[in-house]
Amino acid sequence: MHSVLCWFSRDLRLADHPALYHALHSGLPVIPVYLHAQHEEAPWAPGAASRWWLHHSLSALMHDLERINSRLVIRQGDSLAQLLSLVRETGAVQVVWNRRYEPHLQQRDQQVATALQQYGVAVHQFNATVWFAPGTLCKADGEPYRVFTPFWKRCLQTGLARPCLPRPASLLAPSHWPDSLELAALDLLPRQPWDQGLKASWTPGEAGAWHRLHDFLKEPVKHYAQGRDYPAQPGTARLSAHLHFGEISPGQIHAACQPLLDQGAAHSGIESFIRELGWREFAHHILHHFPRTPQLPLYPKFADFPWADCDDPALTRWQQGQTGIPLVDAGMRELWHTGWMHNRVRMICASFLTKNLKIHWRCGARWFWDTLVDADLASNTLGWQWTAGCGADAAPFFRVFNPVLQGQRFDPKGEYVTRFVPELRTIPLKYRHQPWQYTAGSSPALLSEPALPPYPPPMVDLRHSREQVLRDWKTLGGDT
DNA sequence: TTTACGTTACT
DNA sequence: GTAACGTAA
Repeated sequence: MHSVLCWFSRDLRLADHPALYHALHSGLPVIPVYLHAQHEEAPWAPGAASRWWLHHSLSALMHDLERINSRLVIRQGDSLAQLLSLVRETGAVQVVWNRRYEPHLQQRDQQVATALQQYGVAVHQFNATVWFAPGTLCKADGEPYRVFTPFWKRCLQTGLARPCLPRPASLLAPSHWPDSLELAALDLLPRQPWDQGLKASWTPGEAGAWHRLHDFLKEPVKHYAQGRDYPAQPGTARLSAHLHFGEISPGQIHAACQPLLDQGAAHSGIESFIRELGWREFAHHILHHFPRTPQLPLYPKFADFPWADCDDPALTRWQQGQTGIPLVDAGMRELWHTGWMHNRVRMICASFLTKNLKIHWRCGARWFWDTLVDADLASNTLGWQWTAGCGADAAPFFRVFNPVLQGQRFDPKGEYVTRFVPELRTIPLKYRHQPWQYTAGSSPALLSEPALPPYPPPMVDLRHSREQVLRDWKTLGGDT
């Protein structure tokens, strides 16, 4: 019997899902499919934290599909081989999916589409992930934007409002369901129970995404322009992982914000918030036009910068949150325990690794890739190159964040650092972001409570390492 | 989406 | 002594 395969990947939702909507309106039975093909995603297959999220998001999707008279068929192996096999098993005449924009997956999808069409199956691909399909916005001279602000102006001019497709009330089921793996067979969950902190922090899935968004729009959005800078506060939406897995779309978020946008200046926080989604958009745009940036600097002159490699033992101390710099350690421990880090703290931790420790930004990007629940190739690459100074950044200066000043400014009560670095509780507030100033001249017994491990001294001198890297920077050539 | 330093003004 | 500001990097 004829049917349509709807291939899910990073669009794990039912509402505003163009491929599913298309399948539904074909009038044919719809077979939702998830294909697990980690080897095709290499070298950027999901890390451990991402796999945890993926498991729970798939679980939520399966549940949601069951409520509309459907199922999720799970398979593992080469995507094309699995799709062809499913086509033969089900008599499907169409395969539909929403595009992924990672360069190596776009290639794969193109090959899959071509092979399916040669086999006589119709293929339809859609955009469900970003406002503008990467590659569609260019400067007047035809070159891609490399600076965020003009790119974002162009996006705003072109328009962000999108009609959101409805959630299907029910799907037409096939007369026979093809075999499916159990979700557990994908082996996405950790074997060691290190996911307590993740469980306590997140609710993967479409419902969880909307819950987050509504909580955010109730109050924090009003103060977002400033509130987003204070990592101790719930000032951000924390939607990054939900967006990465496609549990909610930028268009849906924009539509949910429309009433606030219409109110204008009273809710200026909303514009800053939408602008942050613009950075996500920009990241996809940059990755599309510069597909080698996960590995190479956007501006080639940085290829020779004397960064240390990932075998540097200092990398381990940074990963473990044992650098002796409170704000950096708090961030790295927040990442390890919750699978997420506040964006300002990401910039500070990344600056510390690439500037003060002079370790290659790729080592940091890889660690974030393995530990973030929101690990996204486009956003992660852009963020790391931006902080390392070799990527898309309009600032005409070499930026070195000072984690002491940043702490005093954005965590003035030390709430964030003591939350994740409890050893600092006994340090007076005045020294909480620079405990080495306090310990100097005082007895070691005052350093920490007996029950807590000792807090290490700073692994580098902030001032000296800053001056050193600024000297290195000066030796780089002038243009791009 | 920054920092550090010099100048100035004021205590 | 130090806060506030302008400016270079």
